[in-house]
Amino acid sequence: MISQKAKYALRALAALARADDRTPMLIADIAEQQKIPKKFLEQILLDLKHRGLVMSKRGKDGGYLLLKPAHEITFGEILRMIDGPIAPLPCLSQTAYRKCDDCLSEAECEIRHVFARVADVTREVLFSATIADTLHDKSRVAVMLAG
Amino acid sequence: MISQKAKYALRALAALARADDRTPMLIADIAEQQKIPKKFLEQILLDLKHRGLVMSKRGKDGGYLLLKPAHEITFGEILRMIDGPIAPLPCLSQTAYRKCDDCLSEAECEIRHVFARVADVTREVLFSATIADTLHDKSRVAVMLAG
DNA sequence: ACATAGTCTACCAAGCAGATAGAGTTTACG
DNA sequence: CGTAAACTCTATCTGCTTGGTAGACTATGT
Repeated sequence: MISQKAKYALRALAALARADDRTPMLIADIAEQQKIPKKFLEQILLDLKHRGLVMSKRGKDGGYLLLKPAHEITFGEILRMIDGPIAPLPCLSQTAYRKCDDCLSEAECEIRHVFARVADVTREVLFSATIADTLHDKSRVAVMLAG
Repeated sequence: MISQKAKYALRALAALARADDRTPMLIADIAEQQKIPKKFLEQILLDLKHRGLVMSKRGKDGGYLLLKPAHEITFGEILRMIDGPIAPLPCLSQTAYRKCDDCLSEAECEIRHVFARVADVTREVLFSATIADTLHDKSRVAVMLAG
């Protein structure tokens, strides 16, 4: 299961992507639209800002804006930021590799091979899906109905 | 990341699968072989017993035995037992479905589609991998070298 | 100056992970 | 029998993470 926080982050980015990309969107508006506790969302957006995904403007007419186009923000990178490694074992993480304490040798590890495949397939999905994929729900439905 | 407990469970089952399937294997031996804290392993094996995966014998010459052939025990079922649902969102779980509290409607949920694909591909891997796949490490290496 | 809106740091309650402790029960065997 | 070997069960513990809340602070527009 992914954390609630990661879910909030993805949905907040989706909200920003759906909005006009010139006029900033208020934290309060995102929070209300997405049913996210406002104070919690503040922290999340601040974090995303520090990592360079969004920018903010203070004071009147302030708010948040996406800094990159939605199709360049992958689910994988957001999950990695918020929840940490994608891999199911520390010894399979690309970004935070760590030897398993109790594992004698990686070559002989009984379970490593299977989880390596899990890591591969989930990375494949998560890094090809972007925030842009969250848009156009209605048109997507229309396409499905048409198809 | 999967829990330490799930890792222990899988490795304990691997140890049992590798052993003679007539003479029971001691908790203490599994623990030592796999570097698992013995008292913790006791709980894990007891749990696996209650769920019908292994059987035990008490007293002298006691120990644990696999109750099903190794190729019929999937990684998926073990992970589900120990760590809970495979799906990354409660609303995508097959065995413990729960509506997301904060999600207005599943049809419109911005992130559900992507995670549904994640759930699909990981289930595919986890339910086709079995404890039998953990065996014959050496022969597997040999095959790889030969191939 | 004043309202608006983001920024930052601290704090907190509940739950979970990863064990450890120890008393109890069953079995084999002499 | 009695005793040692093993599994069984329940309780407990420590530290960390999750999912928030609180509140003071700072920048901005008019």
